[in-house]
Amino acid sequence: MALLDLLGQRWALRILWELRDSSLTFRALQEACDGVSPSVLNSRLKALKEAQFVDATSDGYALTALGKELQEEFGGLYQWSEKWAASLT
Amino acid sequence: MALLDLLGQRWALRILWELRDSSLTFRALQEACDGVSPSVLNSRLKALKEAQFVDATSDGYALTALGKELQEEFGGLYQWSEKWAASLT
DNA sequence: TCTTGTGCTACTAAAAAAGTAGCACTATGT
DNA sequence: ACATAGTGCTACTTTTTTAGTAGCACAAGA
Repeated sequence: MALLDLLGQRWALRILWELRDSSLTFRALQEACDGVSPSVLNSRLKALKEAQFVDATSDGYALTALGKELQEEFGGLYQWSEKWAASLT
Repeated sequence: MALLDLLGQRWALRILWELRDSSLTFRALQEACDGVSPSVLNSRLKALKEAQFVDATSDGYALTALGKELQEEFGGLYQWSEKWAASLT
């Protein structure tokens, strides 16, 4: 599962999540990810670009069509996670 | 997203994936995960148990009902990833 | 009782991430 | 023209995480 190897890396899922409904600049993305270090962020962005999930546009980083598709696959998961979080308390 | 923090850790997604259709012993799970070190495996299993995604049964580690639900949420993703992997070549 | 398999813990070495500074470039304003 | 602010990074050191390996304690079977 190459996809899991990619998404299993720290911050990978989070980055996609933060880009879910708007593009963000490198620095904005960094802040959104609790101040992740630029070296790690850059490394992840590189991998996510190679995977064609994100792309650098004129107004920052954004999900590609493929990235949006992936996001939709995760859509149910995000909803589900709220139920899950509630059930743990 | 507490769920992403959990699943974003290395091996977490992989462990759930390896347990997708049968329970595995600690050592079998270790082998299935390319020989991940026992300390990390133990650490992940602990977290996944606390999250109630896996449980230690008489014949090894297995997904709980909640774990299976999560797996179903991922079901589409696994299929999708094959298409994705093919499109990258 | 000896082996085999089990779930681990403990330890050191290697890799990854955090944290911080700062460079090169592009606006934008004065 | 010149300073200012914002951008996407790179480079470096410290800290945390993971890898890698050894081995213990327990249980079941021969």
